[in-house]
Amino acid sequence: MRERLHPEEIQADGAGFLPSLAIDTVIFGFHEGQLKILLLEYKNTNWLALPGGFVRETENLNDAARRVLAERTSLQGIYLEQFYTFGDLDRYDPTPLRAIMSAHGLNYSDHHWLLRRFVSVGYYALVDFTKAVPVPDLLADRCDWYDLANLPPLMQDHQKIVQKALDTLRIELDRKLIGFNLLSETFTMADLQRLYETILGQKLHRSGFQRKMLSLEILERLDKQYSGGAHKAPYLYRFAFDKKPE
Amino acid sequence: MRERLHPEEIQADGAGFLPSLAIDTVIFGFHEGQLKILLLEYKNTNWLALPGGFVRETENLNDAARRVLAERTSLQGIYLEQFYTFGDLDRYDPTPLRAIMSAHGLNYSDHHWLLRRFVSVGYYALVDFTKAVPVPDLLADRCDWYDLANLPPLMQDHQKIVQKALDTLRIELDRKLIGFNLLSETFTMADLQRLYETILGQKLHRSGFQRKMLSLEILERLDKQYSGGAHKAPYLYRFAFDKKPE
DNA sequence: TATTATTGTCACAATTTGTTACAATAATAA
DNA sequence: TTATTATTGTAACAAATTGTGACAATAATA
Repeated sequence: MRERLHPEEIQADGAGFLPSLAIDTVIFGFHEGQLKILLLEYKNTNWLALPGGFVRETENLNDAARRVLAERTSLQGIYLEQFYTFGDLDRYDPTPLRAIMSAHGLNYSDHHWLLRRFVSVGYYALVDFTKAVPVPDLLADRCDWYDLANLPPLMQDHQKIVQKALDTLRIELDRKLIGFNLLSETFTMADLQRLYETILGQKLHRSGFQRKMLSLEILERLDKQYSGGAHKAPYLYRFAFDKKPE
Repeated sequence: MRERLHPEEIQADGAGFLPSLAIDTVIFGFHEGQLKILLLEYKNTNWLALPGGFVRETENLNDAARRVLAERTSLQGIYLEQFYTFGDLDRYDPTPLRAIMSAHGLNYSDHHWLLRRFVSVGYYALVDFTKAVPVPDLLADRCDWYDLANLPPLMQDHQKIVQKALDTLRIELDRKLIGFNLLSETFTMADLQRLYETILGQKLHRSGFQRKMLSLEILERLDKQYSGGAHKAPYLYRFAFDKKPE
């Protein structure tokens, strides 16, 4: 169970965290043929933002990202990759954050640590949509899935971060274990193909796709079969971690 | 001409720079069949380190990397890519740096900003070995090329950073304009092949390699030919920036 | 029991990659 | 001057991979 933080903790001057450095996570899910990401909605504003956080002084950078991911999804052991570090000056605009904090009744000077410039390390995570339980952070009142294909405007440079995450996802799709981590434990070949098509934004040939996936030798075919359609029942597959480690 | 910094500047408490954040650059060159990287050797110690630096408060992260690269090589407009951000706790070991500063007659408490924990953004650069003019930084007395195949021990986690840079280089070799940026303005197909073989650590077939490179349509064949060997003179090629932008 | 949609797999074509072969040629040796 | 040598540019063919369509199998529905 996650422990809710209290606004007082924001008032501390960043003690215990590395200054200047933040983490932003693009948390991908897949549901009903749509790629989705988790976004936070801030109280009394229209601002939407990527789940983020800061790095504790006694914490590895990658562990901080895992912590942020776990706090927002209630999930452990999720596929997580660092993909880029964003450090442009023009990403530093305290206006939205000041508005959000103001909506919480918090008014700080521009020297407050949260209103200073941050360099942000971007991570993307791949989660089973059906397993994640979105949890807002202490400044947000909602944490929900949004269709990647129809994103609302995001805070700061978060749109750019999402785009870069998606670019990375496409490039690494056939080099890493990306597809399988977005589906449930078992899935059909058609499920997998729909996912690949959605990520790549293009149709793939069914026959060649099946041949390619099976040739990777990381899929375990299960005896039992899905049923429910007016047609031949497809095999179910499970991703076999042990068969071909990355 | 680069302006030499004075040790007094180190004594300032990091004012003007983002705290906690550093940059390390793996600067690759290629000469006589060997991949090389630039290393700094610190005065009165045996420590070798990657060229690095810090990010000014009014400077883009990527610009800071470009600045570090320009300061060490005297070159502008070089191929430079961010590849990973290193933030493990165990990379923070002030012992070597304290020894180096002590060798300069500088003795600081553990609270000095240079002795605190840093998260470091890694960049790799590809430079024309014959054009770079290595320049030491203010704590080093030498800046020289070292064979990647025969590296001496490096400071902190710099060995790991180099390895990750090389891994990235290999993965991106046929996806980005990597090879061409390590050679002189003009080169033969054999030059290019030797470079690819060195980066990948394996032999390639001459015929297939030539066919592949020409099919990329980013090489411009020059009329004039190299001469000097007891055999047919090879064409010279030039990388054509405009033909197929990335 | 026939119809329908989808599945698993095969077969063949098209393309790409791996490999060998061979003529061309610039320097050197005879 | 001519033969030798090493390397180059390219063609030719083989092997492997990928693209594409076809077809029988089959689970629900009509």
